[in-house]
Amino acid sequence: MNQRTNTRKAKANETKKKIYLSADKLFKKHGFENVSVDSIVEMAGVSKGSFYVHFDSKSTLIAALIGDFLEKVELDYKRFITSFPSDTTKSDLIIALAGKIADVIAVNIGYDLIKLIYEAQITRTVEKNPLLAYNREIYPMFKDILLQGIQQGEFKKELDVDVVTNHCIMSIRGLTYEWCIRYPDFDLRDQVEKHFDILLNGMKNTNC
Amino acid sequence: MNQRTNTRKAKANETKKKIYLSADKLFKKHGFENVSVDSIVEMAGVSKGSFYVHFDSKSTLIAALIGDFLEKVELDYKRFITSFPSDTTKSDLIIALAGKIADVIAVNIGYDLIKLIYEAQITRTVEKNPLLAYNREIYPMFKDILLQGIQQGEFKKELDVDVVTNHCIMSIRGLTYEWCIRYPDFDLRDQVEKHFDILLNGMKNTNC
DNA sequence: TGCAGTCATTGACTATAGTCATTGTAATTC
DNA sequence: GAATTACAATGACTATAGTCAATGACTGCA
Repeated sequence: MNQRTNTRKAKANETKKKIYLSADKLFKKHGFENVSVDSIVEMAGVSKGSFYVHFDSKSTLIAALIGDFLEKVELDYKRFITSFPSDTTKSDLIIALAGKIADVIAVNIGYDLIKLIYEAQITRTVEKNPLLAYNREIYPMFKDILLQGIQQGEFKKELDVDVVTNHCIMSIRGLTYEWCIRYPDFDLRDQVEKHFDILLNGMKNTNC
Repeated sequence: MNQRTNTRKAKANETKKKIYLSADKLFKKHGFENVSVDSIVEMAGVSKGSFYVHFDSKSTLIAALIGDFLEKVELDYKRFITSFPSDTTKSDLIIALAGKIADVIAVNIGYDLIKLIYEAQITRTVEKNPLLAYNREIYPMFKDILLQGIQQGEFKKELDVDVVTNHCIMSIRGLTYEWCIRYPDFDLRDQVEKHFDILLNGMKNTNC
């Protein structure tokens, strides 16, 4: 428990960091697809076995890198929402938030990274999923607006707020998947806004 | 152009068929994940190079197999729809169709296959995508019902039928992706029905 | 201080997808 | 029918992710 006790763990941590930083450098230089584990460990000056002590797989390392990246990119959605006039309808807020998220995905994060995340997510090579962590942050944003909208009578009072919040998030995720498989022939922001328009207003005629 | 002209192509075709059938047998026996290209060509009695003459990649072969499988599994959705009483609302028909599709996906096709398709789709290892072919068939089903609903005044007349049809399909695809990454903690049919309820009725209060 | 146990590290090894120069034979041209 | 061309087939080869038994340095205890 003294300094000596830490020596080994500190060295191990250093090894992990060396791998992480080398990978970061190489990925930035050549893209995720074009970097092998061998090249990473060579640059880090460690053995291949060491790599697999610190990371379960190449994907896990990539996921860690992406997770850290997302944290930096992540916008302050809360501030974005409160910047709207207080008389803005909750519907407009929902649309604005959804559109903003679509924008961050398509512009700030970008296609290559998002595709990689969605790929990793479905191939289940990752446990600590950076995407779910990312989405966890936007969940309360939607829930908050929806809850207020229900309480103020703008939205139907019989709605289960957790259910609709979930469906909002799933819509964005689903459309982002669609964007990944249709890129570049798919305007994510436009489609998200159209989808939320339907979710908000429905398709049925409302001639009471 | 005579018989002789066909000899080579016929033999080539036979080779392709041998590979295809061996793969089919092996995949059925061991699952898609646990069959190597080497084992396929060994069983087929051809060389590995030959495999890559006939199939661009392992995924392409799997996609071909899945495509053929889907064709067999594919339900007669048209018959399913016409089996409903003529006074059924179009909303109910939409919900029924969406639920039925979810059922076919979850029960008849099954998780392993669907996950494989969604994986292949996003990793872009496949061009002739079996999923899109599959979805192409359900597109006109939705469009037809939606069009009738609009004309009969059940749905809003300002709706662009192609746009909403697309969003219906994308919803199902998006929720299926969600199912893949959450399996088994996700009831696809239930979630699809809930989602379509929102799409049909909206979230806004309709006190005119 | 020396011994025993833990654990990070190693790199040769396996498994497997995909490539490519070479070969032989069917098809076409003259 | 001989010469040329096209193309299916071959299998050794490369690239690369992931494994594992062996090693040895560090820790904590007697």
